[in-house]
Amino acid sequence: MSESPVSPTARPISRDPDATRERLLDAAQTLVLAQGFAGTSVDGIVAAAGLTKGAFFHHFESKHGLARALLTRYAEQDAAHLAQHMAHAERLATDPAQQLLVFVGLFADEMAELSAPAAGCLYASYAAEAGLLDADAQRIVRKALLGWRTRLGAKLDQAAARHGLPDGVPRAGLEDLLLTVFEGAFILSRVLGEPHLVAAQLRHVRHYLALLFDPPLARAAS
Amino acid sequence: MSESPVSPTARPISRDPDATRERLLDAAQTLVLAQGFAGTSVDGIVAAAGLTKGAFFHHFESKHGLARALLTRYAEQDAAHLAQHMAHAERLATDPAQQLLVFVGLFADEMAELSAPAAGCLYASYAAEAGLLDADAQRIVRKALLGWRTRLGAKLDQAAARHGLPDGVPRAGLEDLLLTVFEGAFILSRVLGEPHLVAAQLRHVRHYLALLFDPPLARAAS
Amino acid sequence: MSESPVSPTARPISRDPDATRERLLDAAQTLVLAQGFAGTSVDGIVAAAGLTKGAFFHHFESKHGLARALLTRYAEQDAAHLAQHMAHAERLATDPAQQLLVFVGLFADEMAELSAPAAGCLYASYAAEAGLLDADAQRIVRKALLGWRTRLGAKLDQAAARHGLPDGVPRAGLEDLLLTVFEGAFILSRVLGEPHLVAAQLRHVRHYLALLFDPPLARAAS
Amino acid sequence: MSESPVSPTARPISRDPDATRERLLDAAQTLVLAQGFAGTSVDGIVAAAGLTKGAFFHHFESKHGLARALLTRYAEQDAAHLAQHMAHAERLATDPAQQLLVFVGLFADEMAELSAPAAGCLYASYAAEAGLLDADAQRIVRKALLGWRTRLGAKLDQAAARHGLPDGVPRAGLEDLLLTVFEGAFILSRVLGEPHLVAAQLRHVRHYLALLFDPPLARAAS
DNA sequence: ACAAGCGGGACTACCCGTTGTT
DNA sequence: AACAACGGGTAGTCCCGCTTGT
Repeated sequence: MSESPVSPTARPISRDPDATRERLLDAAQTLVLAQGFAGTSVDGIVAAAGLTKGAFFHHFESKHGLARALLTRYAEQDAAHLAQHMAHAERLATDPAQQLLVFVGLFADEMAELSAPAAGCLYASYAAEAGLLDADAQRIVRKALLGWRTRLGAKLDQAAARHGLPDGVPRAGLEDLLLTVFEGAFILSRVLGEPHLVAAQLRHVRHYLALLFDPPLARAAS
Repeated sequence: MSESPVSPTARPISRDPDATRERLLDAAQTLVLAQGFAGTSVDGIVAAAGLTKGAFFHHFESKHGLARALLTRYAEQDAAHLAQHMAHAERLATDPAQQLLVFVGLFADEMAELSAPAAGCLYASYAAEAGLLDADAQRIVRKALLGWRTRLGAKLDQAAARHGLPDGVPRAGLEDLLLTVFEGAFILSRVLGEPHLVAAQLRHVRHYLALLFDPPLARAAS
Repeated sequence: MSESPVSPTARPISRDPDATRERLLDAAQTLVLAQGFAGTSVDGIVAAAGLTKGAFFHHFESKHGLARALLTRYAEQDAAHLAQHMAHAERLATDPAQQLLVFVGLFADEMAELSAPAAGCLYASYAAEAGLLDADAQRIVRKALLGWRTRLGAKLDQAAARHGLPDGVPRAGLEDLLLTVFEGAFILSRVLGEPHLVAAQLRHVRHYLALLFDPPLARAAS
Repeated sequence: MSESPVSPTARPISRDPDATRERLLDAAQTLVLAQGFAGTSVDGIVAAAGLTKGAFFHHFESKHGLARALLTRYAEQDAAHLAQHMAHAERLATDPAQQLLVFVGLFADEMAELSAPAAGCLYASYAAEAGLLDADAQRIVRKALLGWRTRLGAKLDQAAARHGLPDGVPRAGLEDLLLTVFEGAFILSRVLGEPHLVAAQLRHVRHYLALLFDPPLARAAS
């Protein structure tokens, strides 16, 4: 206390707290997708965002708080993305089975346009370090995955009600298949450096659904 | 750490270097699958293995060296696992398409017996922190994934040569589907806490293959 | 800190600057007595006072400034307390020696009513971290202690002039004894959790003074 | 992980862990007595000890662990100090009351030789920041204070059994008076910069005891 | 082969103080 | 007068890996 510290040369600061927060989240997301959560330092995040640690800990109570905010934002964007494609599919087709095929196709087309492997999925990042994060984070991711299951399950039920499912088709778990393939394909795509791998895998999902609901459909749809 | 230092003449517990190395790898694998690589400390690994850092750095030149050894061992075990199930399938069936279905079924049955979600896959752990690890690690994982592609690709070619594939079936990427679903299903299974999810997803893969090679096959096989 | 930012139009709660300053000092005093000066953060003070740092640095130029203000206010209150009890004693008795005994007795009675150990004394807090604080703080505390010495020394001189002191009685330092016992008893009282310890020790001081000035007095006074 | 950190230039290190630990404790004690616990940084301690933080956290699990070790060592030395003076007094005198006077006198003589104010007492440092430290620390200090009470209480009982106490003498709390005055006098001594203040206050304690047990004794003893 | 003391650096979290705004 | 965003630095903690010793 007896030594008086030199007064810091506080420069003028951006006066848009929401934008600052978003910049921090953007920087964090890029780094976490590339290096994982534990592998990403707060210093790295603030450097990428062009800010300081003071700003970081003003906006997030801790690094875990950032993780929760990151997952929350990602889950919201993801749910909106899902809803958007689903709404689009429901405009393009009337039959539930057809809507499903269009829905998957929209994702496949989106992935087909990538020229580099996608950055990855935060849900997978979470899963890879689940033992490190708290129960709140788990809840956020779990709720997001269940959102896919619910939405697709409802559509599958509609389709099955209209078309029936052939005997012996395992209905159970079918609503999880798209997300499963998405997550797995992201991993293969990144490791192998093949940006089109995701689209190719999604097309198999679509083809499978086509075969299930109406074998002749499959040929026409591809 | 030692506020009450233990007796300085503590003798090493084991004098079997290979066993010590394996214990370290086992402890490391458990922790890395749960927390990721960056989230796992050398201190934590040696504590879990009941050893000290001296032992760790005697067996591995660095934490990177451990990562390479871990991935190498995992890839070897995985390749052996694949080869074992494939050999089993080739004994149980003669037709290549049937062999494929049996092969996938063996994995599904294996996964169906789990009473807790699988610990995860080191390939996914790698992918989640790829930006942190070196090129050697990437090579090991890439080679492992290509091993699946090659092995399944060959079998798919045999099956297609025998049965043909219907027009419009996207042959491309079909050899990656099993691994894709495996990786994705591990993620969903862990996040949702549903141990049987993996088996359910693999059964869809099997069903898809059955539909592709011979629609009537599908009904009998399920 | 604000993951869900509150409405930006939050109005200041109070517009009474003196009251705000007192609230800050009150909060600071409580915390400093419990945790020391270095152990008390500005953030903690403003949180306890229900204010923000902006308010703090409006009223105090720095944390050092707060320390000076805190000690100054405490010393003033303490001097007033001393003067009040001395005036009271001088009304209750006419003989200087009797006045001294009453004076100490008033403090003892005050301390006897505590049901929990006293919060402590800022002079002791200062002494415990003297190496951290600046010369101004030292001057404030020193002046406060010398105030006790001067006031009691004068009264002791009056009493000695009237009654004499027996041979061999060490007059030196006698004026410091009350404050010494006060400070020491606060410490023991807090550590041992015995609220009545302070009063018991002060009664010994009073008894000692009684024995010094007139041994027969002692029996009557207790 | 991809950037390999430069190998640290580890210099040869002292291979006497106990001596290292003592050096850390010595440095810490000096600093804590001067600046308090919260005001003393680990960096400051290791700098004063000529070591690094790696060494610090090898020997102490945390800064709180250091505090416990510091208080424990201090309490042990203090108890030994007490026992030594008591044994000395018991050799020099046979009457319990006389032993008490000698005992206090030995401490007073010790304090009289100081040419600068004593560094202070860790018990007082603890009390000044009690709200910051854990229950273990409180137990250590409490036990130390109770040791004084027990030891002096026993001797006072012996003396009272031999000599009796005059009517109206408050026996309660008498065993705490010496420690009380010690603690309080340290504080005054430091703030006022008067090294002999402690001895002067202790002599009053001795005189008080002499008056209590035998008024004529007091004149002879001084 | 393994244990342990220790160096030096990086991490998260928090500090105090300043600025612009209301 | 009081608030919130933010800068820059330091706090305690833990990290990896080197070295010496057994």
